[in-house]
Amino acid sequence: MTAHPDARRGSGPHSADLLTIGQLADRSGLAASALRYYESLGLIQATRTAGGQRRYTRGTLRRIAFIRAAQRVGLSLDEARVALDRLPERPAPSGTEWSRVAESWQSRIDEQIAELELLKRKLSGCIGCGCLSLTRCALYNAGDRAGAAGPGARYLLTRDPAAGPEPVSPVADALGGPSEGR
Amino acid sequence: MTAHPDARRGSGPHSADLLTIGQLADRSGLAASALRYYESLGLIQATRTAGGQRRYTRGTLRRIAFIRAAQRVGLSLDEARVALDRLPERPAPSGTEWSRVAESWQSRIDEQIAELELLKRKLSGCIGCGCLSLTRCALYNAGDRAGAAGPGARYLLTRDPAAGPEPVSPVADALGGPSEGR
DNA sequence: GTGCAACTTAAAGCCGACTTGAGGTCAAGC
DNA sequence: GCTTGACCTCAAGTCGGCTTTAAGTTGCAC
Repeated sequence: MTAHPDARRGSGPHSADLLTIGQLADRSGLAASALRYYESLGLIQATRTAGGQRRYTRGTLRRIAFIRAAQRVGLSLDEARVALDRLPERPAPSGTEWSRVAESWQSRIDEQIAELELLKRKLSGCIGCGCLSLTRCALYNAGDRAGAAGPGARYLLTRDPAAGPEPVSPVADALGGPSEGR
Repeated sequence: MTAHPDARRGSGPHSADLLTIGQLADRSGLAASALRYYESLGLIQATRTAGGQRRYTRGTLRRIAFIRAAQRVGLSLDEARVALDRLPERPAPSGTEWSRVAESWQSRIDEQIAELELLKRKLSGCIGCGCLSLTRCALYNAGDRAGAAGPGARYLLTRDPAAGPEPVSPVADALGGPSEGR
């Protein structure tokens, strides 16, 4: 990135409706290197010019938006790829299909929110009051097994052991992944 | 890690109120290696036996709970260290002191929740409806920054800082229809 | 006093998501 | 046809947060 603001590649040279990697970078907000990386992971594809340069269809922007949203929801790029693979690419995903995915993400977001709210309660109940009782404090006794879950936050405080249905596998399986494992 | 459940080191041998690294590991849920790593970062300390083995006071558990909560809130270990350094260690932090910190975290948590809720709305408004309109879709045009904070949330949709008049419309045009090129 | 689990250190490895660098090629505007 | 910026590949580096490995030492029960 870091192109001069007025060097709008987006409207510049190059052919009609195929985007160069630089244009795609500008428009998606990702670095060109990231786009190549995504391609190496099979997240996006490009056709090539005779000279070997990448050209992207505009639909790629949609895929990228999807990927970024997936990350935002807490999926890894690999999980995002799996989710993308389940969407028809050729006939362009229908609203229903997007909806199905979006819906599973909703619940994932809800989980995250719930977890944060739990943490909030714990904080005011434990740290907040200064007790941090070793025998009773939820912060200690959360029973946290803390799998390496999200990218950013590796170990969770975890939810209450009594809080019902176990850790719940990631959205991946809400997306229908039969495989799973991880 | 993963000691047999009944080999409770926690109640085993060793001296009265100092914990060995194994005991601390069991009780905190962290691996011993992680505890050594934390020590190397200055997050926790230990006294040593004549033979050089670490012994921890129980207060260390509190520090660890603090650290884990900090991570959960989205702080790095380094930030956690800074926060810890601001708390008196010798006279044991008072409730007020914990509260002050906890309070700042509350708002941080609130921010994260707000962000997630925003994402949720965006998802149902954009992906959910299947539009993903490039000119209008909030997923593309979102202006939220918030840094790589959340547990699961590393990269946000969007980048685009202040930038003001936002001349660089992210992904404009194209794709007005689901059909799109090709 | 011996046996053995639990401990010690330093250095290296790993994962995810990229970025950076080196060395070279393409394509478009003049 | 030349220049120049955008592009190419492949390998290696980065960062945070740990874990693993190797080789050696401690400490407690018996």
